[in-house]
Amino acid sequence: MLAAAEIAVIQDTRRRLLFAAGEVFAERGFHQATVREITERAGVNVAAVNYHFRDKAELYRVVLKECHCHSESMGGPMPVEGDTAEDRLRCFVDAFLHRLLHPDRPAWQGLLMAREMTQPTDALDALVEECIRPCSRDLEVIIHELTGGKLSKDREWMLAFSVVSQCLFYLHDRPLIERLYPKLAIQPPTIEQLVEHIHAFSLAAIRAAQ
Amino acid sequence: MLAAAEIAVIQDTRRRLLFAAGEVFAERGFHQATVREITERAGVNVAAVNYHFRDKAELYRVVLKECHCHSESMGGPMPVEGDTAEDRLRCFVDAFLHRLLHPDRPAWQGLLMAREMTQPTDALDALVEECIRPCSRDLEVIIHELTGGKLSKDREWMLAFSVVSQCLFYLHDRPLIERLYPKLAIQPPTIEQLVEHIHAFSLAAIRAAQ
DNA sequence: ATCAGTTTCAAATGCTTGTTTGAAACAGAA
DNA sequence: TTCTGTTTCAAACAAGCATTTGAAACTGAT
Repeated sequence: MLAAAEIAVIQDTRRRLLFAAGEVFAERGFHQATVREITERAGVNVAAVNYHFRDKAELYRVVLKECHCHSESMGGPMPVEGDTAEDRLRCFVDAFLHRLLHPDRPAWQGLLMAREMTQPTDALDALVEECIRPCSRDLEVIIHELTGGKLSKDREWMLAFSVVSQCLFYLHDRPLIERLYPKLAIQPPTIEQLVEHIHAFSLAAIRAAQ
Repeated sequence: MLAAAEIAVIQDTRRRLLFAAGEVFAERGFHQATVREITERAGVNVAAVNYHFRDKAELYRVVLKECHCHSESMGGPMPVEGDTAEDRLRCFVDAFLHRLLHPDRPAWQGLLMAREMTQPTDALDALVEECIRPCSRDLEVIIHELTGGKLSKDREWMLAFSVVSQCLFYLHDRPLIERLYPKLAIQPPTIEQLVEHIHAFSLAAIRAAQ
């Protein structure tokens, strides 16, 4: 029987590998990342990758899964049954942006997601089905209510895309933002400010939709 | 003295290299792209890359430059001096979306841009200053007029971001869209439909901004 | 026909990569 | 201690890569 502390020691190199791998995969992407850089940064031997995980690909899969599980635990206030559609829209934007940009979330997790978006791997399919589609359904319901169900499905999708795209912009296009307005690189708007803006912007637009 | 046709023949392998390189770089990214695949697809010898260009990196630089120049020549109707701010906003969205999604534009050009967004190279800085910032200024002026100049610069930026982000979404997050709504992968909305939607959505939101 | 310059090519070179290996270090049990 | 299973490690391996090379093919001019 092993004490928790001893298990932690035993699995120390495994944990260090996972953390280092997250950083390096995010910085360089899967193919440009080398197991040598990962193991050096983790302070372990190269062979540790093949011992604790089967190979580089398996290491990546585990990193991505950890990333996803970790992001589940954060987010803004959950919507309540009795809330109005307006409030639930705000909750949605709030939760989504917190998921994407929360400072407690290691920066490399957002980068990994962005990479999956331009160079999709098999992991993206799983991510969409398990995590993104449920979120998407929530938003569809909200928009359906806000528009009184008078619009076609296609138009509802486009409204949903307009909401989501504003959030994703601050995750995916940060390099663009920082080059256009260097000031924002130093003093970025708070997540609360972004939520407030995107909620107001989208609500006005959805209300006007017909 | 050489006839134009003869020059074309002489530089044939160079042109074929550039075209094949554009495709392969976009499909695989710079590092995953191999000189061998590029030269095979172009039907020329491996050494041609080092003869016509110094190396793989120089080939990439030239491809990116060609891509940028080519995209300048297309776009929707230019705004006219006397147009209202509303019309100029539509022109902006139209021109921007055409630039990003025009079917005549080889698909790999959009992909290359998306790649620059998640893995910026030096080329991105040049691109922002030469092409994106001027466009951005146009939009700022339009928004300034639409809001009567009553908002802070920061709020004007956020409104501009909300407009631009909706356009970029269809360029950057296509893998997401196609997985969420497979129907849209087969029968995507026309650019005109997107312009109509984004213009209406944004205009209503900007008008409501205060 | 000969020549000089340009362009192509097959083969080889040297480097980096992911992965394997076999020995060594370590831990707990008998 | 001795034994057994686990974990680490330095070194080596095999494959893939960009790049080089030197000869061959081709071009237009002399």
